[in-house]
Amino acid sequence: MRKQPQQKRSREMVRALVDATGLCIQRHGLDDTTTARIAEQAGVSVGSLYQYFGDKSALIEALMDRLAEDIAGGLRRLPLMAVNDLNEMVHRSIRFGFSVLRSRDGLYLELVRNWHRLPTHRMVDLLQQHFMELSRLYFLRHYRDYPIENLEVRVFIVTNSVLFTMVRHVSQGDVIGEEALARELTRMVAGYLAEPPETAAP
Amino acid sequence: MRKQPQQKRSREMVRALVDATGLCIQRHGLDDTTTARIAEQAGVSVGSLYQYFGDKSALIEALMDRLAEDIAGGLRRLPLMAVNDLNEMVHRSIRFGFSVLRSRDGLYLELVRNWHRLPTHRMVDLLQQHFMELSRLYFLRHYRDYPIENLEVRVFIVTNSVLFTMVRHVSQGDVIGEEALARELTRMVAGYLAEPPETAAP
DNA sequence: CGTTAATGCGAATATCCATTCGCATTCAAT
DNA sequence: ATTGAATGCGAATGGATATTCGCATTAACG
Repeated sequence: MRKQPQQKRSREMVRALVDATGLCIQRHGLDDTTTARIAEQAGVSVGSLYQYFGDKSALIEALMDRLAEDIAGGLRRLPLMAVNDLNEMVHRSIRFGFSVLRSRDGLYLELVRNWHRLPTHRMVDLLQQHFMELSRLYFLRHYRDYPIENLEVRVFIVTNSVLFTMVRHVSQGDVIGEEALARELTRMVAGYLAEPPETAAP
Repeated sequence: MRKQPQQKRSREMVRALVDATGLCIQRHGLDDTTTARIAEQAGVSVGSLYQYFGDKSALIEALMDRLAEDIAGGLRRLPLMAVNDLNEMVHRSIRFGFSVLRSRDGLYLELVRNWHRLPTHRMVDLLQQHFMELSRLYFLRHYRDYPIENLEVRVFIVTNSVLFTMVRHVSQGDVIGEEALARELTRMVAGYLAEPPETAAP
């Protein structure tokens, strides 16, 4: 941020600008989200925008940061540790994922469609991190006997598989139905996570 | 295509332009692939480009079409039907996928990084279709006894999972190692595909 | 050859947007 | 109320790039 807003008026403007960025992206798509439009939507002028954000991408990063915190919060709020059945735990996580993706009137969908030219990596990495942590705890508690060996790899695969299958599903006509998809995804993931480390023939 | 090339000279030019488009994307990235650069690379002028391609995106679509045919061809050339072990079959497919992604000096990587603003859907759908067809044949031949119920859903999940896990892996530093990733992906996919339709408790 | 249609050229044009800058307005402290 | 700092403005600027158009060159055919 180029300058710290000191007065109440300007703090509100910064807030309004980030809000407006989200709104514009959601309503007009990332391509048509211009500085002019953002400013107009926020009810301020373009010039003011540049008082507090070095450039347009700084604005978008601010938006992404806010969203990332949102997701992390929601994830933490799910009481997943208490769920004994692995299948059920995975299923709940996946359903949470779908609900996030559909929230905010398509904002997430538009962001996801444009993941590569956004600081999405930050967000994906963050999610991955959270899932990693969560999995570690979960397996420590529920699978004391044979702790999964290559949890890192497995969580990497599972997170990406689920994320992008969901994305593909949502960003095109859902020919399959969310219910079935969630169920089958859960079966694949839970089945894989529960597999013993190596299948070395005796 | 705006006009059909009638003379040999112009047919070669069209070819050269598509080649040049691929080269530019691969060398300079999609963002810096300008009509000027493409024309220069092809050794023709910008004006000539517009003789045969309505606009820049038409050129890129032509490139994508060519690549799609390439992949389809390679896929057909793999003798997967003969492989009895499901695990092995999946593993070979995945390794083929990696090899495609790495081929053409990073062209595919650049395209993949920018999938959303390209007619990539065409390509992904095509791939999915091919895998669907392939799976149907494979399971018909090898699993006569209980044919997989919801093959559509499973193939959808599996294709997307594998594709995008590979993409994520390749488009960032591979902290994991391709070998391990291919092995684990295979385990997840083969395990899931071989699962019986429903796990209704007796 | 000579004529016509096809092809090729690339400087000039058109468009779109991020970013700036000089001036106007509002705030806060005295 | 006065004043200096903070904030706000938005027309003007600049840069990038897709696309066009009038003229030059080349192929095809008699």
